[in-house]
Amino acid sequence: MQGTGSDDERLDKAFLALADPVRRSLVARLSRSSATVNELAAPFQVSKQAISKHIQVLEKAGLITRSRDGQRRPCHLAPAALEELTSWIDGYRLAAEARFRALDRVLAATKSADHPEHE
Amino acid sequence: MQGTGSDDERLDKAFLALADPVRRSLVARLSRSSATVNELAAPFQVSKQAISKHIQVLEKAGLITRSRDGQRRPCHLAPAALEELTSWIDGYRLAAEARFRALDRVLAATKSADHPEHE
DNA sequence: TAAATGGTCAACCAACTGGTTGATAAAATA
DNA sequence: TATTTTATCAACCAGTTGGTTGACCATTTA
Repeated sequence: MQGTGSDDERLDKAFLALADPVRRSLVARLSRSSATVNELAAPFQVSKQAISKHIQVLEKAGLITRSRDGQRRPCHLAPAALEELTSWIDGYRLAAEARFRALDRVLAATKSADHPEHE
Repeated sequence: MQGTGSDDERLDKAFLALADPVRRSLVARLSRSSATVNELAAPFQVSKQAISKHIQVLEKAGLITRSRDGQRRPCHLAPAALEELTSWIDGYRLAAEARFRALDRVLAATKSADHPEHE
């Protein structure tokens, strides 16, 4: 349900893409509206080439798509790719939380056996 | 509500920690139960030292915690840290999706003005 | 056509990553 | 005490990352 490469490769690229404050800022900006490279580069101190590289990292990770508008190459956020990441994380987070809740219940049961509250 | 460092630094470390298939496997394994370094290293071909390094990356990212049990140092998943990541992603994902839905409504309205279905 | 604008390519560099091996610390066990 | 088990530290290496500058392509505009 996505571009080329194994699941692992896509997750590698996507998580790596988000492991940089500049690229996270680009994602945040693009969540408000699509934008060109120049527009995206404006708020940053680094060169336009550096932003162009960041954009390529995001694109290869599938987190953004690009279109053509004359000489401009607008960038658009790809929410489905973000959703893949939260799904991956949540699968394991929810499993761990369920396990901890089960442990809490056992501890509570043990404690109420030591110090019964009724009976 | 978390260890040292700015939000950016913590997100950097956490996303970078997940941008590696070995470390994601460790997270998956730890979502089932806590485990020691030896237990975590067993399924992999790489050296125990390499796994120890991966564990340190996860720990510095706040994704796992460690305890003492004699000479063992069991690792435990930290679901709250995972939740921080999904929250970050979902904030921007949901904003973008809402924007796209709004655009869809506009397009639908335009189309029904061109080709009115009733009246 | 000439010039300006939007964006990328290529080469280079310092810093970091993930892996290795060997030595070592620290706790359990003989 | 001597040995084994668990885990980490230190040094090193090849490959990658994020940044730079300068040249270049492609499109719009004068």
